[in-house]
Amino acid sequence: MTHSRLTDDELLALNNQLCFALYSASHAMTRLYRPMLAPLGLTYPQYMVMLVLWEQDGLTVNDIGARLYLDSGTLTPLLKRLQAAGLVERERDPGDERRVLVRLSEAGRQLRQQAKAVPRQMLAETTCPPEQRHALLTQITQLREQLHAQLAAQQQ
Amino acid sequence: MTHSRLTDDELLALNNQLCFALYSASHAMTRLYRPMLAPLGLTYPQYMVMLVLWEQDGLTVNDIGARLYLDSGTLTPLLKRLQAAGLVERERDPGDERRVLVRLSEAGRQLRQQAKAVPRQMLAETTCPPEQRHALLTQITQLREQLHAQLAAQQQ
DNA sequence: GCTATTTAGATTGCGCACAATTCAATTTTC
DNA sequence: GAAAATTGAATTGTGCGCAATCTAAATAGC
Repeated sequence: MTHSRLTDDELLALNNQLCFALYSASHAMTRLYRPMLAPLGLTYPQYMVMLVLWEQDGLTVNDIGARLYLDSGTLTPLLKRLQAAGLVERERDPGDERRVLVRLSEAGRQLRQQAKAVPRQMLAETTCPPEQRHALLTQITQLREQLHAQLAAQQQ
Repeated sequence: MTHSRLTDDELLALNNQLCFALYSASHAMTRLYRPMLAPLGLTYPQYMVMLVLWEQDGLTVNDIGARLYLDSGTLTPLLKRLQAAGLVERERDPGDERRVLVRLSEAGRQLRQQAKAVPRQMLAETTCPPEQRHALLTQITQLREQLHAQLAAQQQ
């Protein structure tokens, strides 16, 4: 394997593609989370929304979407399921009736205590050393920002 | 930001989580692919299946699933859509009637010529230097293998 | 103040993911 | 060689993602 220029044929190989690496690693991650989140009654995307609300409560649907890069078509039904599970409450902003404020219920706030164990449990399951893990986190985050910049440029 | 031990509270922050970095980067990638694949009439998962078949034709559903880490519940309807689009043919293996062999149609084979331009176009859109891109590919692939090993260990 | 535009969510429709189940074909075991 | 176990796809049901459209509310322009 080399760093040098690859031919178009080589670039077409699945395992030379960064996108497939991200795709397959991301799905493997959520599969590993599944049994850990099941006791909390959460799917991985629902867990992400809870993470956002635990960091800052009382956000609008748009606010949550901005942090997770998701739109209302995804979030509205997901939030309704979280509401049905008794973890969040949703109500129109009295000051601007177009907005819907999403707030943690008492049960939603309390779930945080259980959830706090999850990330460390994940760390224990992946033997990745802390520095490498941190470097990877930084690089992938940087790549994501690049991709979003490119996507934003495409819109205009 | 430090490499040292983080508290449980810090670990719970969205942007300290490798999983969210992978998740959001992966989705950003497929969004960037979307307008490139639309002229080929493919979604990103369909493109992945075509990549597999362009590497090796005449695989079973399971073979494709093993390469992409997907199961028949995902692949069967996806393959039916590729068949409806005239890109693949599906037929039972005469030697073992439980298996379904998936083969490229002539149109499916020819689509490869158009698809060959896609990876390089992607490279052009992300300004990531080749060595860094390759290092990232290697590390993420390694992480994926680790996660799959962990998942396999959980099964037994 | 009245229309025109913009904005925030919700809805609809389609395409993945994946667990769980079903069914048929094959292989194993005795 | 017949019953039991295994294997490979397909099916069913639930939950994302996201484009496109719709509705209602807020704001801008005149």
